[in-house]
Amino acid sequence: MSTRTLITSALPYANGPIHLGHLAGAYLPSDLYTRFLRLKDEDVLHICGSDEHGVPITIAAEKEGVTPQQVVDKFHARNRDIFEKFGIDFDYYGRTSSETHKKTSQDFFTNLHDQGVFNKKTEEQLYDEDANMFLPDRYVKGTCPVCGHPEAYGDQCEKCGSSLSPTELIDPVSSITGNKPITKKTEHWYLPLGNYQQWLEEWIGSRDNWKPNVVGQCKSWLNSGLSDRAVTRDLSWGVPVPLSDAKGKVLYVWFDAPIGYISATKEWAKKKGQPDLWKTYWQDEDTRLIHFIGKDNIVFHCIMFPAMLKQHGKFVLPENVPANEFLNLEGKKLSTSKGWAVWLDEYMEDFEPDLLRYVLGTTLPETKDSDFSWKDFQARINSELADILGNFVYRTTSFTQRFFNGEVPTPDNLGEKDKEALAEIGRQKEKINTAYESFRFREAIAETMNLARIGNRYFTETEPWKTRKEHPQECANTLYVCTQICGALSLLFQPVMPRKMYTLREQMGIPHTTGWDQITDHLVPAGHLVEEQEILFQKIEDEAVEEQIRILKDRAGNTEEKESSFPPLKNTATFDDFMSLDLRAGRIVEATKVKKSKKLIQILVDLGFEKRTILSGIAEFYSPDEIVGRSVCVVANLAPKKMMGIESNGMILMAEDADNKLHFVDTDAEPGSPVT
RNA sequence: CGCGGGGUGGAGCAGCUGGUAGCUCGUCGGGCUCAUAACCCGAAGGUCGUAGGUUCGAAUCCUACCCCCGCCA
Repeated sequence: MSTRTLITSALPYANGPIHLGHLAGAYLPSDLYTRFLRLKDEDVLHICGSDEHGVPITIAAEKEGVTPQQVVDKFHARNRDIFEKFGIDFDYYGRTSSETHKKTSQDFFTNLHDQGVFNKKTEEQLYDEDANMFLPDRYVKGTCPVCGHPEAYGDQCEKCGSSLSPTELIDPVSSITGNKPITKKTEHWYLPLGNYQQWLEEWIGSRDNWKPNVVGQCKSWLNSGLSDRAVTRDLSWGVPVPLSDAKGKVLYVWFDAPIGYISATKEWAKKKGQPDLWKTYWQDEDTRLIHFIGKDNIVFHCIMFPAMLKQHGKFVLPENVPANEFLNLEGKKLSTSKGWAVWLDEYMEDFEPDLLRYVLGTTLPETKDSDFSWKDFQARINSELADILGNFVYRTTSFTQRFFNGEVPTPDNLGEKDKEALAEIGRQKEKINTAYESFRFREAIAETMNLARIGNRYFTETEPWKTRKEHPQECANTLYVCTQICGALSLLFQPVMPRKMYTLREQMGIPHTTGWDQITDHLVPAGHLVEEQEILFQKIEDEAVEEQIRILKDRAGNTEEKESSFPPLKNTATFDDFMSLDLRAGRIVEATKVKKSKKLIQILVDLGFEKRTILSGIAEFYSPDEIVGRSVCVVANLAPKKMMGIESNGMILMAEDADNKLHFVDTDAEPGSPVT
């Protein structure tokens, strides 16, 4: 009863590189599942590709002074390559700017249009005359008509949460040019989702094994009622609407993007030389269609796309949509614009893919948001991969090397513990199987690692280093059993760490074509030669992860706006400590830039009773001219200090904000007045 | 009343179709020496956010409240 499975991974948007959040949300789970099914020798096709339409791409293109096509070309190639390097096993990585996709999505639109499902409506929309375009909701800002928040977006006010339409905004402004947009009439085609409400409720209600978070989200959408959604836009970049009265209009991205799964499958089939093969995967009822996505995509994959497929009539509907929640990084949410992310290409410069695959796999946000931290990364590599798994394999194989000449010993007269340990292979295999089939990958990985723990306990309990002398057969039995466990691990961990397990199988002489069914308690025959081992997992030093954290924080610090990151308070100072400082009001009478210094300004301060020279490191923020005449507070009894050859006699008090920008501490007291 | 997620031993989590609170890491004590200072055993540590309710019995169901976190992946 072999089944056929079509797996799709969310199409990454082609205006940026892939980071850990993407991986944890969709690509690692889809890949684990794909590899698991392949290991079971099932018919499985894994499809992905670039989502290349939409306004953000046109804007990015404009900013960089290139065409949208150039933007997407760059990221399409980059992301495709990095996925491959990381070992994400797509059968085909398509793109929505391809000819196939254009035709496929236009055909899809035409099909629905011919069935008369769309409503055509004329509406007033905001138009930016300078940019020469209608403004998407998100690109209009203005004052919220409900709460008066001045920074509300065209679709929603983030302050009060009201759902808005751009024309409701008071004093709307185009985010693209900053202009005040005009209103202009335009026509669009709408998909009346409300017509599918009842069917969707029944269909979703009848789904088995959907994750609670996914069902919950769908229900909340359904409860609030589905309304018409425009499927066309006034834009130049996208799939042209295939109608004579739709000049200058393109399909809205959420309409064409999921069709990208279909067009990519078509291209895969064509490349394979069987152009009709895509139909088997999309139109044969025996196919299980599984969409792997992040939670932000649930509405498209569980409501809109199924409605489209259902209406079209010829396609299978998703069997499951195991959407993940989000991954945080070091306790904070990922933000590409703030630089708070770990990009995959960056990661790959320093570490192997399998390490991240394992760590991320054990932390997948399957039921709720989860956190990735470098410290945790290190801990899991060191204490699980190296100490539990790697060390178990190593102690087994090196023992075999040393005392059995590398030959797997022949078992005989197995004892209770031996049999019990062998039985665990089958038990764990079954647990792992169930977990994978239920999309509980974290559990699958934990149970796999547990087999290595079982192996370690068994090894220690049977004490082969002792039995070697008095009871050689018992010792042989132990090593035989341990070898079987290692062999099973090399396959059970295959979906998670394909490269490492490949190496392990090489070392153990297990054929790479070995499948799930051949994972038994006698996988590695007695007499089999085990090669000289190298350590499978090196530990990661503190410095290596500290370096990563530093990189991350540095980058975030550079791009981040003032995140309320106040420095911690210093140690308590006594009253006397404080009184030992002599603070005075002063006025700047002269200021000149110190030559060759980036930061220093030489300042002559009037303290009433005298004028003195003070050097201040503020040149990055103030020019000498603009500070002359300013009132300042001065530390007047500070020991003199020479900098850049000039003696400074005190300090000007400055407040440093989160952006490291300095501000004067003002006073309107007469120069010389003590500050206490 | 915007939407969604969550509050379980020091940390990270599981359990949540109700029946004596589990896992990994960390800590402490012990064992072992084949092994990547590793592995194995044991112990300490939790009024399961708060207050009510349903029930013979609730971390698990209901109600109210408090607090965190997301809402261009």
